[in-house]
Amino acid sequence: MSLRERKTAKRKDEILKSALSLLAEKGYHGTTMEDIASHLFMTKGSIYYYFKDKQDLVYQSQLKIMHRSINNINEVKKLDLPVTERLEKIIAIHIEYAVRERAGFELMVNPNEIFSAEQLKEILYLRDKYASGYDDLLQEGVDSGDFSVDHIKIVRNTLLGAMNWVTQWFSFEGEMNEKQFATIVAKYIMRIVLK
Amino acid sequence: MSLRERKTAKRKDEILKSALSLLAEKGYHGTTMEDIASHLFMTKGSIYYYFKDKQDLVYQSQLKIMHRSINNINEVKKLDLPVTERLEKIIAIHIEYAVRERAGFELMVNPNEIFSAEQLKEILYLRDKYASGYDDLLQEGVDSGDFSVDHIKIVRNTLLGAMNWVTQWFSFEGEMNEKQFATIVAKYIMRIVLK
Amino acid sequence: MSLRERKTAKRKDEILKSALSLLAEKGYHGTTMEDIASHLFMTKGSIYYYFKDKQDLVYQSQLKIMHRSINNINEVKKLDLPVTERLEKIIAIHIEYAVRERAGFELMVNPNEIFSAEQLKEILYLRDKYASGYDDLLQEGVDSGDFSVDHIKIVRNTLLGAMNWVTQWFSFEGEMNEKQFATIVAKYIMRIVLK
Amino acid sequence: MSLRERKTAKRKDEILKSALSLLAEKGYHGTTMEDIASHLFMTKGSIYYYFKDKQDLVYQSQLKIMHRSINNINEVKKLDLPVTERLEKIIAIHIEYAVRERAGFELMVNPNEIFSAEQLKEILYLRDKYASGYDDLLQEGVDSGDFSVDHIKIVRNTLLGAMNWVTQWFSFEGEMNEKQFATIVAKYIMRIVLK
DNA sequence: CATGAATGAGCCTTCATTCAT
DNA sequence: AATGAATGAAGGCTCATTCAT
Repeated sequence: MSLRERKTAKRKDEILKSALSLLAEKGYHGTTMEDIASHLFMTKGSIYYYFKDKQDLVYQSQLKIMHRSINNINEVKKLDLPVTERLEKIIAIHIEYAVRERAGFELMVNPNEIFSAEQLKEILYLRDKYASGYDDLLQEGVDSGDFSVDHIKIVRNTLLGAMNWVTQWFSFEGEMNEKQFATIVAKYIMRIVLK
Repeated sequence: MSLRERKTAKRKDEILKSALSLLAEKGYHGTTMEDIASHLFMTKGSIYYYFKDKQDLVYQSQLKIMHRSINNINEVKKLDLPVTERLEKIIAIHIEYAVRERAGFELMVNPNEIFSAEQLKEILYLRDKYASGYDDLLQEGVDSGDFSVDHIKIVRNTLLGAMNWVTQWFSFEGEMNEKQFATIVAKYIMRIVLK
Repeated sequence: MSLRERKTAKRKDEILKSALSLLAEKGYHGTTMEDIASHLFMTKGSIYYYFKDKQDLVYQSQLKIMHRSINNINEVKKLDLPVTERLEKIIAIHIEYAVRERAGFELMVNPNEIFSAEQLKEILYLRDKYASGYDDLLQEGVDSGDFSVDHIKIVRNTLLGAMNWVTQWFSFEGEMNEKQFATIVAKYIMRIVLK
Repeated sequence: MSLRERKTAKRKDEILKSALSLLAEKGYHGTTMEDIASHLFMTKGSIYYYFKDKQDLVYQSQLKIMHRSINNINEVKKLDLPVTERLEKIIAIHIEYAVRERAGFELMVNPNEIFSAEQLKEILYLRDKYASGYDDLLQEGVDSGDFSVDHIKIVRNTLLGAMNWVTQWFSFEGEMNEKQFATIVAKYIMRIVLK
């Protein structure tokens, strides 16, 4: 990658990060291109040098977040730890990330209305991939006798709900930092699956 | 109340119900007055006969849902049942209601951006009232030795997250009806607090 | 005229009077049917029993005012007084009426945009009739040697401007009543024509 | 000021000028943003690049006209001429300007309904400043024995009425140009104050 | 006669998007 | 690469008007 290309890639990433936080805060329709641009001291027009349109920008911001999440879960799955600890770890990471980046993972309610069919397919594929990371861990825990779960998908979604929702109520004002917070919440969420 | 008045009240209620479901699905900015109207085979203009503006409509729809929720929790709290059963019951009711009405309870991300100061005050007051209904039950369970909870507020929000999120993933296609579904999810969520 | 007819006529007149004052204050586009109705504790719909539409209502309100004005000037013209006194009298009457009824005589700027061709024709005809009342007096004064006026139409319009404008600045707060006020202003305006 | 900035300023001024003429003709409510835009072969949306909203546009157009008027009167007041000539001159300038720009000076009936409190304050302040320019000249003329005026404010408003009203009836069709017209009308208006 | 309710056209405003420079 | 300027589509809201009761 040339210097120029690297510079462009870096700029793109900055935009995505900024967009992510704004999107989480105000939703798709509530976030304007102007918002995203001015947040980075750019002009609206410049954004279009990096992204085809708003849909594209939001799509890529989703991809970014999901790839990172999938990476996270894959990393953790590989660790040589009891399944209980691995699940708790990934839950804590998810929460910490959500809170720090202020990015509601799937807060983009009803992606059907936003994305093109093709984009939607990829998004749903990645969501599923991420979700099945949890499913695998849950199944493993059930098999090992550590977890008591009869409805893997229901439980997985319940876990994700409890995790994703934190962006709605976590406040930095408290005496806790994000890491401590994530650890505590993860502990409670784990109870859902533990025997 | 005269016949006319009752009819008007009913119409208002229909609009609120329709709005609620659309708002939960597409968010504040994603839901247009046109959407709400055409969903009821009305015209945009008619809505303004019943509500001052969009803000007012959304505000009242929030009030409606929150009053009903607060009623629900108060009813259940009065029941002569062990605290464990009472909490589980209210969780199940919340979920069933959320799923049936397709209304995300607090899905209005960042109400600060939507409501007036005065409206916001009332909304937050009611939110708090509903939340403290859970807090009371949690405290009671802790005192009675049934629950093991060290961070009441964190746990309460975690519960609410798991509950509210169901609107994002529950699908009627499954073989379960809403009641069965709610019962199952409530059981899992209860594990967060049980000793 | 039957009792019913007289009642209807009276109601029509009340509406016209109320409309006149609102129109003078807020202009054609600034005055809504709702304004006019609620000012009389009626509902919008009722107005349509008495008038075909807003245009008609405003048209008739203009006719009313202009007929009355033309009557006034004709009455005064007939009086057995020197032309100077007759002109001063009609000017004072115009001003007093304008101020009391809060009706800007021709404040309906650009009637072309409001009225139909036919209505416009009548309006302009009456305006002209009223104006030529002044022209006659001016000519008479010139002939009698009382007035010194070389441009009758220009002077007539200048007079009317000074008169009509009073609705913009007369305030009841002052220590004068409308009659005294009209008398004083008329005196000054008369200087425009006096030798 | 850069070229760009000058261009922008010029564009803004064009819009103001166009708006002024339309507002004088059709009033605030009767003039649409579409009107103003299409008059300049622009689109509605473009106007919003230069002005925050309609209120802002109209407010600035008023400021423009009033600042210019106040400048005019101040210039004339400084001239080394008898007070009679100075007053006649400013009246003629006012009329000529009103007619040429087709801008009714204070034709914005009831500004209270249009402007914000803050805007209103400034507008009224400037109105007053302009008016007191006339008051000063009137007082000076009284003191010098040239004018015969017992009610300065009433006379000032009467003068302004006669002047402002010209936009309602001056027609280019005549054989006179604006300058000649203004001179003649000013002469007649002067009679109001002359001894 | 009066009114509650509904409608649709029109206006103000926002915003994603484009494009010349 | 960046930006100032312009555009057009869409959304919120108002209001004249209609009509069944």
